[in-house]
Amino acid sequence: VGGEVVTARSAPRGERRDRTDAVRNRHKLLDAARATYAEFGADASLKAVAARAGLGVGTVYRHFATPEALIEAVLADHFTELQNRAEQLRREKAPVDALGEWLDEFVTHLGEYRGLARVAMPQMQDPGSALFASCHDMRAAAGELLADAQQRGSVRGDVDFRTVLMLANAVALAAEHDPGAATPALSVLIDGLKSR
Amino acid sequence: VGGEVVTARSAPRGERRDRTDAVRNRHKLLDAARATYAEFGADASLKAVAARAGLGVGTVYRHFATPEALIEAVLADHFTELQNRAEQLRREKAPVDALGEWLDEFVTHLGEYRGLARVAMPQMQDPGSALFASCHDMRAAAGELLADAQQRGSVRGDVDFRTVLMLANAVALAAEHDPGAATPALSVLIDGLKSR
DNA sequence: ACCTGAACACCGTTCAAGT
DNA sequence: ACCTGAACACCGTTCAAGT
Repeated sequence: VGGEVVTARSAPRGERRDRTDAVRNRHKLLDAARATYAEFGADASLKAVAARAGLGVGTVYRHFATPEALIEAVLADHFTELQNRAEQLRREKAPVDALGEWLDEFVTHLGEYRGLARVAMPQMQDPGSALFASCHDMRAAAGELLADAQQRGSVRGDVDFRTVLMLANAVALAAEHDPGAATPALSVLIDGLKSR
Repeated sequence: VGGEVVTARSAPRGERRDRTDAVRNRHKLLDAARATYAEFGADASLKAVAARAGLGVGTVYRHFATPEALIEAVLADHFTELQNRAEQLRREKAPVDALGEWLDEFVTHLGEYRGLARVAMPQMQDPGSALFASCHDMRAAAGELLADAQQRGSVRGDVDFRTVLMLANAVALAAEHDPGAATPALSVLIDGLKSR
């Protein structure tokens, strides 16, 4: 990263222009991605995103080497927001209620674009993926909600957050084909977490 | 169907040969499909199935107009077996245990081929699909396990079988990326179903 | 240094020609 | 009547040429 700074400092006009263009294009691409996902679903082609952004396909591939990388970049904002929500809910509500409410919002976020839950799931479960790394802080923050509830004895101690998140992810995916199913499914999930 | 019988009866040698060849090919294709799914996953192309069967692509499309139709045909046997298992478990076990055991087996069946749960899910949830119709009897038989448990008061009365099956489907899908997660997830699911 | 888009390799599907 | 496979339309990705 240090090298880049030096390059920018000592660069001639044209090169500098390129760098700010590149930054601008990155934003253009993210906006275009959101619009394209909204219209065609999260499995839209990078070609479609390029067309929407008014840029060449090559430019998309330069900034986001794979469709997954673009998904990850778009989801980063959502993960930050969900992390904040977890911290906020921890202050405001009793642990079990906070966890239940957070899971509900998590499912809602994964439902923003058609196909998003489907596309995100494999990466969400793969510790080696960029997306997995990208949601680390969110996972940690929400994981504390579970830990709190378990310490209080209101949630059974033999489940880990990985399982909980995976089930929520699965509910989001099922809700994609049947939106009305999310609420009853989450109700069963949260009841299953509670101690007896 | 009556017309077909007449055709077969009054048909010349060549035509009859064609009909028995067609039946033979259908079986060849189903065998090839199972082998191809086992090797490449349930989202294998019809081209790959044709190659494995030693038949032209067109023949596959003649027998199974879409990839979904082929999946449906392959799953039909599984659905029959799962229906029988539901009836058997109903005789042998207490309602909640029977339901739990059946869900476990359902998840196992959907895990037979990589990608099977993913491919089957949308159709499983679409009442208009051929696959949905094809698993009607299975759904009815397993639905009685739930009804029994609810009548006994051991399972909460406010969930319908659609939600239960959807969750099991979701667990199967999640298990695809993380096989070890199926058991703890099912444990949470079944606990969530129980009355308190 | 960055961007473009034609070119490439590949996919699923169709349908004219053959048996 | 059924089967074949070349032909078609389309996809995601790369990379030589341009600015």
